[in-house]
Amino acid sequence: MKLFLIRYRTILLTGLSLAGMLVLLRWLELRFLILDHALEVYIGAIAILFTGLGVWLALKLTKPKTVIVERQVLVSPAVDFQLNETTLTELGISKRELEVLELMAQGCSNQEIANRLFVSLNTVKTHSSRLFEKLDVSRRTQAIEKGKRLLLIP
Amino acid sequence: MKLFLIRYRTILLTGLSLAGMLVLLRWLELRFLILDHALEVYIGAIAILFTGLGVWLALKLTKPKTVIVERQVLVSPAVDFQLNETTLTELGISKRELEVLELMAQGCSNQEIANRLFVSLNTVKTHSSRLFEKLDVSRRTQAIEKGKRLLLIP
DNA sequence: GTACAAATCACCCGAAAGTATGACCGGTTT
DNA sequence: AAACCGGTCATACTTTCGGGTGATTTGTAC
Repeated sequence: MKLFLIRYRTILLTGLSLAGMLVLLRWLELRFLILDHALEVYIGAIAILFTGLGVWLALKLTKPKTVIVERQVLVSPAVDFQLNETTLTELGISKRELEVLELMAQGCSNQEIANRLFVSLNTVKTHSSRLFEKLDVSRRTQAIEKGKRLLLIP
Repeated sequence: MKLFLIRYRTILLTGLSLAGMLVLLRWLELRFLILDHALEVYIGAIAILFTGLGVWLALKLTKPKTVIVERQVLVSPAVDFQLNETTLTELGISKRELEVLELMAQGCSNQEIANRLFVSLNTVKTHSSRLFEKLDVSRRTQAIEKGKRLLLIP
C-alpha cells in the first residue's frame, strides 16, 4: 500500500488537480453564465489554467533531460591509494589532523584550511602543531613528504 | 500493513466496489448529459489542448541538466619517474629553479636549500619567487603539488 | 661587442607559518 | 566523581616565506 502510494503519488496528485480544475471550471462557468457574457475571457482563463497544468505535469512526470559531457582528468596515484591505518593509529594521528594534512598537501594555506573545515585559524594551527609532533617534523612541507611516504595521503 | 490488508480485505473490497459503482453511475449520467452540453465539451477540448500545449512548452523550454562524467586517465605510478622536459621548457623553468623545487618537495626550508646548494638565502628566495611565477602559484606547498602533477618532480 | 638569459646576492616589509601555553567543552574510560 | 582525549579557540611571540626592487656577474647567441 505504501509502495502504491509512492509509485502513484504523482498520478493521484494529477487526479486531484484535475478534480480541482473541474470544480473551478464549474464555478467560473456559473459566474460567467450569470454575467451572460465574456465567453472569450472564460476560454482564455481555461487556456491559461490548463497550460499551467500541462507545464506542471510535464515538469513533474518527465525524467530530467541529461546531457553527458565527458571530461578527462589526469590522475596519478590517487586511484589506487590505500590509506595506511596501521601507521595512522601507531602515530596516534586523529581524524581531524589527517584532514588538515590532506588539505596541506593540496597546497592550502592555514587560513584556507580553516575556512574549509569551518574552524578558526588558531584551531588549524593547533592541529598542525600536533600533527608535526606526531610525524616528527617541523614544517608543513616535511609533513606532506612524510605523509605521502607513510601512505597517509595519496 | 500486511496484516491490515488481510484483516480488512473484505471491507476494502466493498469500498472499492462501491466506488466503482459510483464512477459507473457518474459516467452514465455524463453520457446522457453530454449531448446537451456542447459548451462543456468545447471547454474540455480546450482544456486538453492547452494542457498539451503546457506539456510541450515545458519540455521545449527546460534546460537539459548536464552531467559531467570525469573519466580518469592514469598518468604514472611515480615509481619510474620520467621528467616532463616539454612542460619544463614550456614554462621556462631553469635548472636551478628545478633543483630548488626538488629540495622544497623534500621538505627543506629556504635556509636548508641555500646550504645544500651553497648559495645565499636571498638567492634561494629569488629562485623560488621565479619558480612560483612560472608555475603560477603563490606557496611552496602549491608549487610542490603542481610540480608533481606536471611530472617535474617524482 | 652587445644583447640576453641565468645565476647570484642584497634589502625591506608584510603576511603566513610555527611555538608555547592556557583554557573550555563534550564524550569515554576508570 | 575524576581522569583523559579530541576538538575547539585564544594570546603572545619568533621564525620563515613571499613580493617587490635593484644590482652584479657570467656564459652564450647574434
